[in-house]
Amino acid sequence: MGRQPCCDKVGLKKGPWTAEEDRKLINFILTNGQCCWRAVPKLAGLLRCGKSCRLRWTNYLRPDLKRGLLSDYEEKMVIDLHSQLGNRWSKIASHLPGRTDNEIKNHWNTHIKKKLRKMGIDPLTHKPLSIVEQEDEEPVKKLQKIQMPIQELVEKNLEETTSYCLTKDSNIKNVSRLGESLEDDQFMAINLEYGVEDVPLIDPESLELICSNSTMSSSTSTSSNSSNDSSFLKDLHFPDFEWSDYGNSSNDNNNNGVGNIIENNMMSLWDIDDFSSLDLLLNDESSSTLGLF
DNA sequence: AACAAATGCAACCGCCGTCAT
DNA sequence: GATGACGGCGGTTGCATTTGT
Repeated sequence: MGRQPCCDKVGLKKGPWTAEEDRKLINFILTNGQCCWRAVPKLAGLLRCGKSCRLRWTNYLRPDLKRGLLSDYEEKMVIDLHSQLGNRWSKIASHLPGRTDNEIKNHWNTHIKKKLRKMGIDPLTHKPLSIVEQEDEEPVKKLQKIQMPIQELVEKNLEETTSYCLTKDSNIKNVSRLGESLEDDQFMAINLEYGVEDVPLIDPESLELICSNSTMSSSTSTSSNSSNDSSFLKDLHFPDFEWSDYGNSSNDNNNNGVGNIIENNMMSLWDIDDFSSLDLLLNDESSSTLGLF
């Protein structure tokens, strides 16, 4: 005899969440905290399965979430972590406060993959595409063949984008915009030597990725639904919570992004149990900031 | 202006390890 | 120990929006 099923799957609602459902779920979590997801739908008066509630909360409603596009700094961290961890989105997300695995996964699939390909980097292996194509060759031959393409890549991207190459320090690292040549022949040998699992984690603070303002920023400056949606919660003006302006494209290029905030330890995240401010708002029916509720 | 294609993202699906029964 | 739900995860889908023709 095992546990009880999490929910009857009959009559459950699917699809996009409504503001009313969100309000019910938030109210419930505020009152009861995150406990047994199985019980949440019934107690909160929702026709959803517990799993759906958990996903909605963790991916969208949690007050400590950042909304909006990833900053350049975050994007660079994602790339670097992905080179070490692969598609372990939750692990990657754990290095980026306020970001969810789903969000990072989506961003990777829709933005970063394309950028890397444009730059001649294989997003799966983080190696130059020419290496991937010749994966079955002997390492020494690969080394001989890869140096020239990377040099060309560096020159090509010098003026317009961040360039990455393989180094002895990690799987992925920038190539200086000054176009300095690859420092030695070891970069490739090391990369071949390490598997994804073996490469030690790099301290994010030690990242030396250099990014130009053009390519990276332009692609992250597109306004989107998410930025509109983010205003849904952002507009609530939680008194104790400092909403970072990551979704504001106008700030992406002026060093007000998350990188600086993280580096300056200014990030103001809510403790998951500290909902007093949100609770106040939710219980204040007259609050004009709750128009969407 | 109308339509088609491409894009972005929230949500779902199914798998797996853990743990309650 | 066996069973089966829970919680977490990564892959995929569906649909609204944006862009191109």
